[in-house]
Amino acid sequence: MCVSTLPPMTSPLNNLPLYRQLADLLAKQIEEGKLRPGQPLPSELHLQQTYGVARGTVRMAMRDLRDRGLVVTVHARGTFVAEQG
Amino acid sequence: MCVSTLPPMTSPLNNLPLYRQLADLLAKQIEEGKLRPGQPLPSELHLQQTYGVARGTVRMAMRDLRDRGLVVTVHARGTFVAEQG
Amino acid sequence: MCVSTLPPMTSPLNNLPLYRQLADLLAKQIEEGKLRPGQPLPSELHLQQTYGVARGTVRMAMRDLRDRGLVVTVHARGTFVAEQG
Amino acid sequence: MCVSTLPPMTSPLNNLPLYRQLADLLAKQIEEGKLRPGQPLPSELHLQQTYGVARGTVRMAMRDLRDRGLVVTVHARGTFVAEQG
DNA sequence: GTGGTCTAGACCACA
DNA sequence: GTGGTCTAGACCACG
Repeated sequence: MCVSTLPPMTSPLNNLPLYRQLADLLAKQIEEGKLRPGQPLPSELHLQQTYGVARGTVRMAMRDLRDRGLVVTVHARGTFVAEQG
Repeated sequence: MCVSTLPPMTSPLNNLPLYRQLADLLAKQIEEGKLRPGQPLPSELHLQQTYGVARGTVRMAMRDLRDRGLVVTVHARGTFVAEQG
Repeated sequence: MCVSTLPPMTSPLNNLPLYRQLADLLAKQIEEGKLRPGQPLPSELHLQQTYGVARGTVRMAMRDLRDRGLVVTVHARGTFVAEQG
Repeated sequence: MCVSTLPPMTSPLNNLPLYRQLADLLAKQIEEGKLRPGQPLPSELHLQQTYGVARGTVRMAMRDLRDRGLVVTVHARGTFVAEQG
């Protein structure tokens, strides 16, 4: 309901779409090692609730991360940090 | 194709731009209480079709009303009559 | 976590599987006219929460009702009481 | 509203999602030369109405075609058959 | 109980 | 008047 629980954006470069902001936030966690290869990301439902966005927005972020090669998605299992991350 | 199907205006103010005529028309409905605080305005598409104007015209009218403080727009939800109407 | 919160069943038929109990309960509501032809059933999520059952249970109950010809399911729209109910 | 104006599927292999069926249909037209390089595809709105699907479905089909390298999309202009098609 | 597909329809950015 | 983003919430396939 709130537009975002995403960290306040202080940079002027943040006119990015919400899904991109979410993707970047998760990408950062992967690159920093907070999410490690093989480890599952939070579920789509969890991400929706955590960040207060719609599921479609979460899915767009996931697709973004897949396109960057950072994660792999397994149907009915979850989305995981890519091994060669 | 965007010739005004706006209700005939008998006032001499018709030299105003279309978007302004539309904004004034909606403002009048708000001020008269036909559209009440918290209530959604008709969608952009509906306004286009009802008044036979182009989408940009509707958007300019909405911007006008926002600037006057008469309505608030919520992304992906709609435009609503402001509470302090 | 899926222990039945279904309304207390006083009948001896409680040895039936949960999904069957739920299907019977909904079938009864249809036959009694509490749910009328063309009317949507509660959503899968609502039924899960209302009766404290898992999603698969709800889906099995829906399948059961479809097999009995009591409801029709329309993709992405919902499940509705069949017209010849 | 009808599920599809897509040609009746006689093959048993057609358990494909709707967006994929639409993408394949357009891909076929491109490969057969009915849509030529540089030429615009029908607009998303037109495709929605022609095939009776939701916009999201059309957009998924467009993404599919972009991923296959068959089309390129230009914001606010349209989607065009790729030149090296 | 996850991700996958689909509907319906809103406003936005751009030309 | 196009494509882009976003909401909300439905049912489906799979494990």
